[in-house]
Amino acid sequence: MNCWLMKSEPESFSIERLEKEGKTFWDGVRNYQARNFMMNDMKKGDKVLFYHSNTAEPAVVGLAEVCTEKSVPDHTAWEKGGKYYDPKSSPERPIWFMTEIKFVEKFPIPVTLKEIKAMPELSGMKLVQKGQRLSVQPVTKQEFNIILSAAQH
DNA sequence: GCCAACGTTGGC
DNA sequence: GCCAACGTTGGC
Repeated sequence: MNCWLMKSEPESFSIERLEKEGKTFWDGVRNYQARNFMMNDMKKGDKVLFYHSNTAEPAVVGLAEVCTEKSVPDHTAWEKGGKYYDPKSSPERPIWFMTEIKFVEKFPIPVTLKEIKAMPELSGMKLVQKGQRLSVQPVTKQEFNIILSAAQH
């Protein structure tokens, strides 16, 4: 079982919305590295730290879980005029893939980026590496557990 | 809103 | 294949 961190701008898709809807396909990823993680490495049952980015208080705000065995083509790439349209992708030869995740829990108290940066044992997280912008990134088991316990003060 | 860091595109 | 220009991400 692997652990991941997925970023979302709360304006565009928040943990509250995931809680309400229960599940969501992680569409709109247009970065090859992030896609490859979803396509090759994410497995059903993997744990996902749900992170709010580009907001007043960036933070890990909850927990989700991968609920598809396999990634599926991201059809939003075929929607002409859509936000995620990519003319290079087609139903015959899809380029972009997505997994589905389901809501597990919303942390009563989010673990803020500030706190994460303050913890030496989390200094290896990709999230805090300078210039790291991956929206889907692997997290070690240890990092995952530290975040979880930090959320349960 | 600013801007550093990064990925992608396209001319050569 | 190089690299400048451009667009995007995301913290602040």
